[in-house]
Amino acid sequence: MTIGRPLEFDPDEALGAAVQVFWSKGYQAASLTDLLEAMTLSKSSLYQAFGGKRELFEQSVGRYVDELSAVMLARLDATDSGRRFIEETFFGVAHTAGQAAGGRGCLLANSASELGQRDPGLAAHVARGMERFAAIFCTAIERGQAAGEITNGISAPVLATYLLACMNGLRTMIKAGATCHAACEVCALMLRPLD
Amino acid sequence: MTIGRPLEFDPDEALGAAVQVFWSKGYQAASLTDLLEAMTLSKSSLYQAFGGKRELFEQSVGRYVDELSAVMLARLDATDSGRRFIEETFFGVAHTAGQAAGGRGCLLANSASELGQRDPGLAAHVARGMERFAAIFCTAIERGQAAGEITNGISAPVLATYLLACMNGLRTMIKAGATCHAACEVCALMLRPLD
DNA sequence: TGACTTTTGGACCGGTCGGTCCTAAAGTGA
DNA sequence: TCACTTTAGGACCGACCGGTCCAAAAGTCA
Repeated sequence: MTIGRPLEFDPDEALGAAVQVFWSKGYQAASLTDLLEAMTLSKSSLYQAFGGKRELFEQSVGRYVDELSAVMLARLDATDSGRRFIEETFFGVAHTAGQAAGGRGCLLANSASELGQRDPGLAAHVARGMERFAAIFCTAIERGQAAGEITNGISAPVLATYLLACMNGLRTMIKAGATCHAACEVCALMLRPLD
Repeated sequence: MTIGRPLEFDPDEALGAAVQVFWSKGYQAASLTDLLEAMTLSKSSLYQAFGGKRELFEQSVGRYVDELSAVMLARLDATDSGRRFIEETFFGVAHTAGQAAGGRGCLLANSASELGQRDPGLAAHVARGMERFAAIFCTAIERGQAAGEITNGISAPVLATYLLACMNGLRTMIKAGATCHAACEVCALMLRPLD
C-alpha cells in the first residue's frame, strides 16, 4: 500500500490537533477552518483521511478517551495506593479552577452535554467512554478496598459511578467559575463516601 | 405609552418559548428560525423586543433561573423538612434519567458548559445564577440543621456548594445515558454528607 | 378623519458553514 | 522515462447563518 503519492501529514498528529480544537471550542463552535488550520492539512485531505467533521469528531472523542485513560492507568499503576490515586485525581482537577485548562473541562463530558441527546450514535460512544473512566476508578477502588483504605461497605462499581458523576460535577462547577478553594472544599466532601 | 400599533405577541410568553428552545438545543444549535417559529413572531419583532440572539439568550437564562428558583422556593416553603426538600430534589432529578426531560439537563449548567469560558459576560451571568440555586440549597440546609436533620459539622454554604456541584454531576451523568437505577444509587451517596 | 407612533412581514445583505470536485503535483514501480 | 496511484490545493457549491432595512399595516389620540 505504499503506491502513490505519500501523505504529507501524520494522521495521528493531525487527529491530536483536532482533539485540541474540539476540546477547546466544542463541536459546533469548531469550524472546518479552525480544524484545518490546527491540523495543517487541506480540506480534501481531511475528507479523504477522516470522512468529515462529524466523523472526525467521533474519532477525536475516541482518541481523547484512549489517551486520557492511558495516562490515568499509568498513573494508577505508578501509585501504590488506590485511594491516593483517587484523591490526587480529584484535587488535581480542583486545582485547575481559575486556570485556562479548567475552562475546557473534559471533552467527554462536554460532548455529553452538547450532543448527548441529539446524536444517538455519538451518545453511545460517549457512554462507552464514560464506562472506561468508571472502570479505572473501579480498579483503584478495588485496590483501595483490598488495602483497607476504602470502605468495603459500598460495591466498587457503584462507588466508581458515583466518583465519575462527582468528577463531572466538579468540572461543571469549575467551568461555571468556582474558585480553587471552593473546588477543594467540594472535593473533600465528594471523597467522603470512600471512608 | 399606549401610542402606536400594539404588540401582537406577549413578550413574556415569547421569552418562555425561547427558553424552551435554548434549553432543548443549546445556544449555538438554536437557529433564529427555530426561535422565531417557537416564539411565533417575526424577525423584526424579535430584534425590536429582545435585541438579537445573544441578548435573547441572556434574557432566557435569566428567565430560566427566575422561574426555576421560584418553583424551588415554593416547594421549599411547602416542605416542612429542609432535608426532605433536598432529597426530593435530588431523587426527582434522578428519576428523569432515561426520559426526554432528563436529556435536556439544566439550562444553566448547559450554558456554563457550552459558553462558560468563551463569553465572559455570560459567564458572570451563569455564575450568579448558580449562586442563586446554591442559596436555595443553603436555606434548606440551615433549616435542616436547625431541625437536627442535617449535620452541623459542615457549614451550610459549603454544603450548599457541594450539593450544587453534585446536582450538576448527576445531570451530566444522566445526559451521558445513565439509568434511573444508577442515578438513584449515586444520589444516595451524594446525600451522605448531610448526615 | 387624519396625523402620528409603533409593529409587522419579508426582501435583502454579506459572510460562513460543511461538503464536493477537478486538476496539478508528487510520489511509486517497471 | 513513463504509466499509474494517490495526495494536495483550492475553486466552487447550495444552504443557512445572524442581522438590517423598509414599506405596509394597525393601532391611538385629537
